[in-house]
Amino acid sequence: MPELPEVETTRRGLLPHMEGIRIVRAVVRHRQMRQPVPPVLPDCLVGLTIRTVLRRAKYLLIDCTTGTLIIHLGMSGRLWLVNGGTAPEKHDHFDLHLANDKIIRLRDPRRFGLVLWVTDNPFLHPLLNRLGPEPLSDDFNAPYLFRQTRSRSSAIKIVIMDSHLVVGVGNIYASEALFHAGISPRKSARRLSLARCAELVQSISQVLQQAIQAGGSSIRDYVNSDGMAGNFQSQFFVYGRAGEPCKKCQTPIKHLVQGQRATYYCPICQR
DNA sequence: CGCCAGGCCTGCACGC
DNA sequence: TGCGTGCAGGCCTGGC
Repeated sequence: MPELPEVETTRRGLLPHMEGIRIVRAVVRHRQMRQPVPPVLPDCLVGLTIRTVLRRAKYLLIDCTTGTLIIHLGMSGRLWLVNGGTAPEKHDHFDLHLANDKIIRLRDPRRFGLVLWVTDNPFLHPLLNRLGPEPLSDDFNAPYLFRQTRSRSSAIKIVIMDSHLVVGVGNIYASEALFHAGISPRKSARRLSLARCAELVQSISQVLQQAIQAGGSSIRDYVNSDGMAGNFQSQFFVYGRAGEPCKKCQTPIKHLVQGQRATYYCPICQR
């Protein structure tokens, strides 16, 4: 499911239903995730008040009075709001019951997701403390990308998906951003000029912001916090469009595999 | 049946 | 030697 726009859409949708609300009950139905759900959960959550919900990379940080619940949605996770009393289904592994009679429910068939509880600064957690800058922040800029790519001989598509360089650029938006920047996904990262780094930074930022505005992309099962699908998939220029005409030049879109992931690009518009 | 899927960590091999 | 980099594998289920 989720890349940064989908996680951010989820966060924004959930926030008004969670901010300042007390947790009255929490349920763990399946502990085997990317890491085991820690034994202190769910009991440590009962009675806590949610201060706010933050996002770092694709991690959701539910900031509570005595600690932070960290949730990652992996490949197939979704977190959404259901009314109290709604029965859980097969892959509904985790519930937060709130004092407003809402349930925040995590469903994740593949269980590549994550539920953690930390009582100190969540940004210092080993999974978070070595992450690169947020792609929508000023810290992700052309000089930074230029500097960081000088020693990287691998393909630029692989490099922008490295969360230690920049977070939140997943497989869909990597292809889309490279298309809009006119850069071949196969181009060696170290061979990008500063000017092209600037174009790429701009494209990444723009495509992510547009996807957030459209409520994320739904290509299999993503839904937002209200259970509604996103719309951005209709604005894809290359992702999933192998063989279809390029929306700019009509040349058939090509498909290749990089780092065991599918890449889509236009062989004419991207060099 | 085999293959594919929106993520991301780990461990190994390699070269400077 | 030690570090960064590059790459394969693994975690799971479901749909085609």
